Amino acid sequence: MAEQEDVIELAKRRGFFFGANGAYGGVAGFYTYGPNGAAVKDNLESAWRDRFTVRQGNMEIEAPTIMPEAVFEASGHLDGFDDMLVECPECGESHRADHLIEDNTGIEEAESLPIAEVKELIREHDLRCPTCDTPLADEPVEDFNLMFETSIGPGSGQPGYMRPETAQGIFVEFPRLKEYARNRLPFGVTQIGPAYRNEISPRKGIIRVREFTQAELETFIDPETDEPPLHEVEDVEVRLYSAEAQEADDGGITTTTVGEAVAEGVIASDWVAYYLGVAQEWYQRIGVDTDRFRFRQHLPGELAHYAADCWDAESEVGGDWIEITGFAYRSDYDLTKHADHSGESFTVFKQYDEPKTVERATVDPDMATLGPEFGGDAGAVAEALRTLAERDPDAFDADEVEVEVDGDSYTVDTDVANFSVETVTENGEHITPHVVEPSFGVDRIVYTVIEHAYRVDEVDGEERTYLALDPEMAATDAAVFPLVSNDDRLLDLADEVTADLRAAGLAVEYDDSGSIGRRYRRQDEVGTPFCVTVDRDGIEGDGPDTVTVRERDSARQVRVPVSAVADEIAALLDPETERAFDALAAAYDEIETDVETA
RNA sequence: GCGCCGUUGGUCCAGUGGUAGGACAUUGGCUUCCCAAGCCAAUAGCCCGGGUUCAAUUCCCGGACGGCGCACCA
Repeated sequence: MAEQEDVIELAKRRGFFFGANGAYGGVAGFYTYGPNGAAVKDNLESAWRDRFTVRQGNMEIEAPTIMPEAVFEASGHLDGFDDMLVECPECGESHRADHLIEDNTGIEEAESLPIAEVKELIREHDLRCPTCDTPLADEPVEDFNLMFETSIGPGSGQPGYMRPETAQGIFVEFPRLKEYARNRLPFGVTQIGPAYRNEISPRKGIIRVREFTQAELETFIDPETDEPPLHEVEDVEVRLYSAEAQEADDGGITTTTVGEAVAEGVIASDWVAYYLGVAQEWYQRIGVDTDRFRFRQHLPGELAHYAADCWDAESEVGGDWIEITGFAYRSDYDLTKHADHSGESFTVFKQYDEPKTVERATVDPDMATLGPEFGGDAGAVAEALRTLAERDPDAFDADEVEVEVDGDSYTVDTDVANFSVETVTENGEHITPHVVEPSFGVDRIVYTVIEHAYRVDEVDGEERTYLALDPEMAATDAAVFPLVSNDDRLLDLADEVTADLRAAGLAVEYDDSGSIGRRYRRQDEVGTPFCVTVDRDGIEGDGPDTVTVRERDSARQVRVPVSAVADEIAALLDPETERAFDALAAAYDEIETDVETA
C-alpha cells in the first residue's frame, strides 16, 4: 500500500504537482501541476472527452468562469453557499448559527435571515454552545460564503462570482444550446474547466483545494419517454455501497452488475445506473484500481431536496475514501430556477405523435371599451378575463361576467369580452427537460490514478519505485537512450530514433546521462511505459539496424528493427489495438536478460 | 476558523546564540554494452516579519505554509 506521503514527495520531486506560489510563502488550497502532472491531467481530460463527449455524441462548450450575481441567486449558491458561523469563546468550537436557531427556536430556514437578526435571535433565546453550554449572545456571527466574489467593470461595478461549479455555465446557456441540438431531446452538453470554492480549510494536498477542475456532463432528457441505452452496460460489474448497507454499518460493499442493480431497484434511476456503468469502464481504462473503488449511494439526509437518487464514485487513497465523481438525477430543478429568475424560456417543444384537437375557451376583450371604462386597471381586467376563461368557461354563459382585480370587483359585458370556444390543433407541448449529471473532480482522479499506480518492487536485487500508469495516462510515451554515451554511432542513431518517434506524434524523452540503469529508473519513476535503447549489437550485425524496446513493469526487452519501432510503440500505446507486449515479443526476438523483477 | 505539532539545498534529514553538515538527486568530465555501480569536479539551503542580544537559522512574539484532531465540505 502506497503511503500518501511517499506519493506526495514523488509528485513534488518529479514535477507532478506542488503547492503554488512557493516563492511567496504559498497560499493554501492552490496547486501547480508540473510538467509531468500537467501532461497526465491533459491525458486524463482527453480520455474523458473521448468517452463522455465524442463517443456519447455530446456537445462540449466552454463558458466563463466569472458569472454575474443573478446566476447564483437563481442557482441557490448565494444562499446555499453562505454559512453563518458563531464561535464559542470558551471552547473555541465553531457552530452554524442558522442551525443553532433552527434547532432551538422552531424557526425554519434561518439560513436566509440577515446577520443582525440572527444575532438578535441568539440573544433573545439565550442560545448556548452545544459543546460546553457557554452563552453565545455577545459573540460575533461571521458570514462566510464559499464563493470568491469579485467586481465586474470599473469602480464598484457589478458583483460577480467565480463559479463554484461548471454546471451553471451549461444551464444558463440552455436556451441557445437546445437550438444547437435542433430542439430534440435527449442531448448532452459537456464542459471541462476550473471551478472555485473558498474552502475554510483546504487539506490533503491536491484532494481539497480552492481552485479545481471539473468535467461535467449535463444530459437533458424527456422524463416521460427518454431511456438510456442500458443494454450497453448491463453486464458491467460494479461495487455498490448502498444507503442500506451504510446504515446497517456492516461496511458491506456488494459486487453486482448494472443490470442486476437496476432490476433489484438498488439504483432507482436508469439514467444514473447507465452512467455508473459507463464511468466504471472508464475508470478501469484510465487505471483506477477497481479494488479501491466503489459507488456509494447518498444517504437520505445527504440528498439535495430535488434529487431522487444520487451516487458518488469514491476511490480509496491514503486509507480514506474520497468522492471523485457525483452522479445526480437533478430533475427539472436547475432549468426551472433559471426560467423563473431570468424570465427566459428553458423549455423544449415536444411534438405529439398525433396532433391533438382540443376545444379551448378564449376571450379577446375589446380594449376600446375596457380602456375608457376602467382606465389604468383595464389591462389587469383583460388578463383576469383570460384567466377566467381558462378556468371557468361557463361563467361567460351569462350576459355579464364579474372578475376581481386586487380585491376590487369589475363587471364586464360578455359581448365586450368576446368570449368564444375555438377548436384548435395542438401539435405538442413545451416541456422542461430533466437533467442527469455525472460530475467528475479531475484533480482527485489525477491523484487517484497516480497513487493507485505507485509501486515498489525489486529489480536485480535493488529496490525500485515506479508508476504503473496506463500508457494512455503517462506523461511520456517513450524514452530513448544510447546504451553508452562514448560512441557517436549510438548517439547519432538515438537522435534519429527520437526524431522518428516524435514525428509519429509520440511524447519522447531523450537521455544519455549516467548509467543505463539510472536512466531506466528515472523513467520508471514517472511512469514512462517504454524505453528504447540503441546498442552496438543492434548496428553491428549484417541485417537492418535494431534497437531494444523495454517494458516498464516487467523490464522485459524485445529487439525491434529501427524501421518498425515507431509503429510498434504507437500500437502498444493505442488503447484500441490492445496490442500487448507479449505480441511484440512473439513477433520479434525477446532478449534474455538476467534482470529479475520481484 | 480553533487546538496540538512542525518548517534547514531539488528531495529526505542532522545540527548550532558567533550564518551550517550528510545522504540522495541534479550538472560537467572520465569510465561503462542493459537496470539508481565507480572516480573527479560543480551547483545549491536555515519560511517571512518584529523583538531580545555585541551577535538570531537557533530564544521570544506574530504571520504564512504543512501534518493531525475538531468544525466546515451547498
